[in-house]
Amino acid sequence: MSLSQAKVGAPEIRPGSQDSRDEILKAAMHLFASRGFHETSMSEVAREARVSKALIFWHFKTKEELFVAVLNRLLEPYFIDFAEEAGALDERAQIQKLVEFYLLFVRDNASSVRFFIAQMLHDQHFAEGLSDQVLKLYSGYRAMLVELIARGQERNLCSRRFTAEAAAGFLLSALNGILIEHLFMMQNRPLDPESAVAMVAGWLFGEEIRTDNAGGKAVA
Amino acid sequence: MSLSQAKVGAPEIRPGSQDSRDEILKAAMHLFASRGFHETSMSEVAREARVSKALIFWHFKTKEELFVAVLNRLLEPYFIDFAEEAGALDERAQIQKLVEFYLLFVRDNASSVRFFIAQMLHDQHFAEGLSDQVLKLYSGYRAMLVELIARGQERNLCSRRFTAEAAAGFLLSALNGILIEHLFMMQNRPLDPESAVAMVAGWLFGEEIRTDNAGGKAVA
DNA sequence: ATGCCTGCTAACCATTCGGTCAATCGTCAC
DNA sequence: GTGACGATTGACCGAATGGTTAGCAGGCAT
Repeated sequence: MSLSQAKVGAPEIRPGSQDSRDEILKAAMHLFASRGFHETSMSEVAREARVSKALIFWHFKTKEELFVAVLNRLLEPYFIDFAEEAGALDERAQIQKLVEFYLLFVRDNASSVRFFIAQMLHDQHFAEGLSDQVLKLYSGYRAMLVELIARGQERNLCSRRFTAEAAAGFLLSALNGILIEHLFMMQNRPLDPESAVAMVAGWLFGEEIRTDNAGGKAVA
Repeated sequence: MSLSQAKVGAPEIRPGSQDSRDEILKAAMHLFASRGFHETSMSEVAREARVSKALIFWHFKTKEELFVAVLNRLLEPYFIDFAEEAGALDERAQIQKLVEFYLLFVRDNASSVRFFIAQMLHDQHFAEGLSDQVLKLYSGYRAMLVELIARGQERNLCSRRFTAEAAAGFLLSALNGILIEHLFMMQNRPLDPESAVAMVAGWLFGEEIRTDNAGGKAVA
């Protein structure tokens, strides 16, 4: 991106191999994510990275290898630990934090989330390895939810209408639904986590939420 | 192609232009939906349809035109009227029917639904026209939900914890979440609408559902 | 100096792509 | 018959693609 010279501010005295490799990755990341694999040519990547096409093939054997490298790079921010950060809270607050975390992450990484979902829906096998990584992440999040809800139910903090597994499954579905709705509507509405968390709380904890009288701020 | 004569089983007395056009569309439908636009070449379509490549360009001016024709064809089954079919039922039963309808449709048209979602996530603009059609369909369904819930709330059949709009939005998100989970897990689980409908009912109508004692059939 | 290895490039290659075109075949009208 | 016309084809085209190769600049050890 950034027309004209990108790094005029950061004087690149010595070329360095890692440097060029990184710029290739950045360019490829941008192009693959915004256009897709087949719609992006190596020449375009070379042009955007301001290197020769041959250099790309010197760093990465094939286009697929570059693609996989890009995928791994895009996946990095997904691996922050969403545990630990809320130890002293009770289950209810922890669940709300977890839900809020999910929504905030989606909001802040919308473009890469969109890219991954589109890619996984498109290429069923999809380099296989990546799909596994994503799935592992997903089921990890689910497991945390299940356990929190189960503990919450033991302490009578959560509704017991469903098993913890069923409740977590439904909750996760709702989150995913909010996610894709956000991906489609993107420019229209900004996805505010507050109302979604309120919905979830109302459902899971059986709370009463007034939306039709004074106090304003309807939950829509 | 096709060794020996191709259609010995179905006697094709006169070739007919509509016939070849249809086979081209069928072949393109299959290839576009399973591989995608850029990954499908006109030669492949020609081979699968057992016609010459030039004939495709006689029927359709460009590859894009063929693609749009395929999209419209794939979209046809989406336009059955999901109104009318449940007139005498009360709001609660109608909502359940509507939810069930959504889930059954998704289950039976999973591959084309997957294709549309992937396509719309991938090509932001996406031929513009199609996106509009899909959006109209979607908001039509949403409007029906909102009105049903509102009427249900008036008659005290539905929980009033949320506004009808908020409830419908959240419900729709849950359905969409179930949808994409189904698209990803596809081969693993078969998406049974029963349990999903039960979850929705529990949430929307405030029902108690026993899952942890006698009566069997856990809702998971 | 002389190799030598890393980083890098211009030019090239084979293949495939979307698309065109002149020519054919079959059928109906006259 | 013969022309007209819709349907159909093989052969072809320029552009673009993923990938290769020969070679060059320059630091660094001998």
